[in-house]
Amino acid sequence: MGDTPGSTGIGGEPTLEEQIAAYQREFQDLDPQVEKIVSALSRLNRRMNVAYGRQTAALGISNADWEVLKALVLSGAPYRMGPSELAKRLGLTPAAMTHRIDRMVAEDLVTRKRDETNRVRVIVELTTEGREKWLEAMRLATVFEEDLLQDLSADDRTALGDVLTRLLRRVEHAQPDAGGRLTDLD
Amino acid sequence: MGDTPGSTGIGGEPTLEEQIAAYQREFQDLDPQVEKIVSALSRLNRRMNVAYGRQTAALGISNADWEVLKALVLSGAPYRMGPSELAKRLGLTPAAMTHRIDRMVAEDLVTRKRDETNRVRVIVELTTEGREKWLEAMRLATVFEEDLLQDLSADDRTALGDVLTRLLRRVEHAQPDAGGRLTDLD
DNA sequence: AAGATAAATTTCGAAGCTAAACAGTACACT
DNA sequence: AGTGTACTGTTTAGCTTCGAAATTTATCTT
Repeated sequence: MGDTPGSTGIGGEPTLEEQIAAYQREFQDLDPQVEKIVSALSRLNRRMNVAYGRQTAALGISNADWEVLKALVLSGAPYRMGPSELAKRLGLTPAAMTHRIDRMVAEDLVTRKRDETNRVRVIVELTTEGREKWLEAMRLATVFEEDLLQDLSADDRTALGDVLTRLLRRVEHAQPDAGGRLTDLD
Repeated sequence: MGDTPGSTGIGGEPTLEEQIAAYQREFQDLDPQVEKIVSALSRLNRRMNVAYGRQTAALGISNADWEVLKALVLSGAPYRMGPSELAKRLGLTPAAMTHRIDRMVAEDLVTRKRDETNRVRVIVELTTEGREKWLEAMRLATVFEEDLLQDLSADDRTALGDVLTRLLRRVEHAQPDAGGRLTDLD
């Protein structure tokens, strides 16, 4: 089960090899090869999330903020979305999204205004400051990512990208989309 | 920056290719190859976390519970640890760990007793029910993991495992251990 | 016009965390 | 022995964020 759910492993964390050995002791039918991949994936992602978290924190925004900024930028051009759309996208309730937008408006990352063409709706729009924060975060991230992959040749990279997308397709197919909010950082 | 921090992307999530294209539009100097790897890693991990979360939920335990169970099992043999040790390992304060242990004692996943050889300390010990829950979770996880990797040959698997551990070594070296609790699931 | 439907917000409460103060114990040093 | 110091774990108080349910406002249907 790799690292399976929970754990941050910051203190006296065992090495990957130690951990796999321990799992094998405690759980007989464990494929070490599979476990190695899964555990490495988990650990890698945790370290990446920590790094990203530091970067956004350095920019003075929370991970929650980041999620919203990203969704808005990905929506393209005028960078506008409705709260319920955002809520669905991020996997939380409209109520929670209202609260989150409140905070982000206060931080001047987004604006909120009624949609005059359909006054039931609300338009959340990225501010220039919000967009700037996103850009800064991207700049920091690319540095980190290039650093992370520095040992891999171009061929290694394409190979890795292909394998990962293959796995991704598999898991997305198995688990179409059914939402579940699990405190992800992705 | 891949998905960088936050996001769950459950609703009308763009495909990986769409997302990379969008990022390139919004952020000129982006290496698509790097982005593909990083985004795939992020998405893959999110899906895995969702899957693991469902499994533990099906067993009636929370992700918080899971973290503690895992640490205790990894500690080996008598499955005992002190609260502060656990707190360090999981990256939270001793106070938070006290609360968490309270809950887990109520759920009969662990026991708490004073260490009579050194009455300052407290011993948190896995119950048989706690161990059983861990085993069940492992069983569920191995099924999922084998399913995830079904398209990969044995050679693919060793290659992937090697590349991932290489990346992991890189990031662990760069970011030795400095703790940061970022709501990870690993 | 009257409901039905939908979007967003408000209110209330729960979960989980941290910081700070506190209590109990062990150990070192005189 | 006695005292100071350090450390462990718990308690308390407060904060942040989220969810559920009720509420408001606007639109659509018939």
